[in-house]
Amino acid sequence: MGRKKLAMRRIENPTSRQVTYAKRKDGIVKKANELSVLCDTDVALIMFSPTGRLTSFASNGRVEDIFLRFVDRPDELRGGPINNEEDLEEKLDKLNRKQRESQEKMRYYEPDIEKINSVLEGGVYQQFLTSALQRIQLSKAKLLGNQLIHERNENAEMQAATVQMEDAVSVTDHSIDGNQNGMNSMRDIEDQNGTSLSMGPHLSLSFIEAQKHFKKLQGSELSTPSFDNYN
Amino acid sequence: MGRKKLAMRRIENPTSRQVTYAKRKDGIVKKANELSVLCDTDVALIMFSPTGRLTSFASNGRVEDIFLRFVDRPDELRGGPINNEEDLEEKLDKLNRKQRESQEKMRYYEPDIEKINSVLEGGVYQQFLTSALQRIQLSKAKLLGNQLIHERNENAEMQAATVQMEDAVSVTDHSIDGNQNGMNSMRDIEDQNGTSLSMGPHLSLSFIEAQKHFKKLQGSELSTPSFDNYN
DNA sequence: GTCACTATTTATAATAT
DNA sequence: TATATTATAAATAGTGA
Repeated sequence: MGRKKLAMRRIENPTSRQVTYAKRKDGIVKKANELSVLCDTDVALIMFSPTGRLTSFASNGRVEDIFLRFVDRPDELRGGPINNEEDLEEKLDKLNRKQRESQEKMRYYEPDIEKINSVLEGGVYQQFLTSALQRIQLSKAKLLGNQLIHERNENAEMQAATVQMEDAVSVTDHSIDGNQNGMNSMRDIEDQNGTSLSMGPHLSLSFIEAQKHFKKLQGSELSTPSFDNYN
Repeated sequence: MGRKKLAMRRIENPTSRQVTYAKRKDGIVKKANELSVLCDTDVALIMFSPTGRLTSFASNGRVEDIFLRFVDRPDELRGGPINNEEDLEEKLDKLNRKQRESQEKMRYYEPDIEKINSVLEGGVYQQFLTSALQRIQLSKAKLLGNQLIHERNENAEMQAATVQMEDAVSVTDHSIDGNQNGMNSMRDIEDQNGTSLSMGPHLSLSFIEAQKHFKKLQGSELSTPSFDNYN
């Protein structure tokens, strides 16, 4: 649109390029917002100007949340209760399959070393990741039904235990005063490419039953997770 | 655009909503691609349909990379050599300030526990994060000039040491055969909200000088990091 | 549900200020 | 160089097969 049809290639004139960026940036942010409002969906957008300036948009205000949702959302463990062992085993099978697929997706991911160019970037990202890891472990613990045996506190949310992510499957509960979370150590496994993989444990009945502390497993419900990738 | 002007609110009819989503999804992906091509920039887009289907786009093919770039890109440590101690101290000051700001940005981030609803999601994300952490630590080590004292190996890339992220600032080198990386343990600090913060160490001359193994510090160059946030 | 059509609205390239 | 205007291209809401 505009007086002339623009060829779909890099605009060589730096000024024009910046001007076009500015206009189209506004346009796409508007589009993203409209999409999220009209269709009531999560949308996240990250872009950098030709001069490196960052612009971001997230329908719910947090790119991080949507990125997290991007990583994977299998849904298999949501919903109603699990009735019997067959049900559970089937669900776990499905989860494990999904996990392998997702692993495939992530396995070869390697933050481009050339793009992590400052100590600060490393520090900030690490902070984010570490925090996220904690929450995830908390979530895992909750999912596996790791409730404090004694519900002495009403605000139980932040007091669930953490799950050890060691190869050896073990779970420790930490009853914690106030708002503290336990943080566990991690160890990594090397694959043939020197890429570290640290998956949660393979899910199996025996694993779950090993968790003596767990009182009940939360429910399961099927869904059809799939995705488009325009790359 | 269209026969009527659409009110900017959620489309209540589920079918219309889905149809509109489908059309606009294509539109915005096209826009994102055009923006990245015309202006030669990084663009990432994540969205979910009303039924939960994921669509993503990244100009360079990896949302992860662009997300990483989103987290922070201070640039202060890039570029040319540092000439003297004053220079360095000034740079570190700037970095530390930036780090606090970024911390502010990340501090309150808490992956919505309601949105981490499966063990799988936790596992996959954890895998991603752990891998990323490793790379970041590697990058940090490289940045701080942590080269192997004896360059016995040519493929030094994957053999840099890791940086301990403990409160007590300490650095350990791990000379490693083949492709292995050392993985260090982590410990977290609790803030008043129970949110875990695990920053890299505060940067200071004394810290840096404490790193006996480091041979030289890499350069610094100013930039004007800033960003728009449409939220 | 999915495709094509097209009347309209919207975005924007070039231009003017 | 930044902002406003306008002619034109592009996106899409409603429609029908």
